[in-house]
Amino acid sequence: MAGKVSYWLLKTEPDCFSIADLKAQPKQTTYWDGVRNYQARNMLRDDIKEGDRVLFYHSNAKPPGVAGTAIVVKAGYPDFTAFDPHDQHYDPKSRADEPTWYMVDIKFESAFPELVSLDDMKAVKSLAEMEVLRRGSRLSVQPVRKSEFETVLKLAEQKQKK
DNA sequence: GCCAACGTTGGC
DNA sequence: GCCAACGTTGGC
Repeated sequence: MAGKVSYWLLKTEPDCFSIADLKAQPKQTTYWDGVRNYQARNMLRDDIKEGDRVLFYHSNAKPPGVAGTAIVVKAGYPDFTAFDPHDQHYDPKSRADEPTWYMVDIKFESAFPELVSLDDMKAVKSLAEMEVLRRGSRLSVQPVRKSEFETVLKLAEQKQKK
């Protein structure tokens, strides 16, 4: 049964993990680990489903913006990196029998020929409500409206033509 | 590198 | 349970 597709924005620092890195993964798939924020955790655990679409956002980049898209291939499951004392994202409070943190698996879908920058998005009125455009927005997992997702794809196409 | 915004921590 | 201090995020 195919449920309703939802749309999300996932932030990553490209110096750490970029759209090119995702594309280079075995099966072009990775687990989205290291989210240590409860609001984001709730979405990873409860709301993000297989088949959902993802805007892949490069933060702390020059310039920041959406670099491509991905598809969720596995819904929320415990983030096992929290259990590993040697892992950068280790959290002793999260136990295997009662995990605090969750993650999903995503698969590469597309890399935009040209980044749809934050400035590009700010210039579009119909994107004004997007969480990522909010001043001080720090959530690394954000819900996106279908219309917003499609508008960003359209912007990517338009940039390609220019 | 600066700093505003925000989440978390910990003393009380 | 308040709130000041602190750490982190992320655009600029």
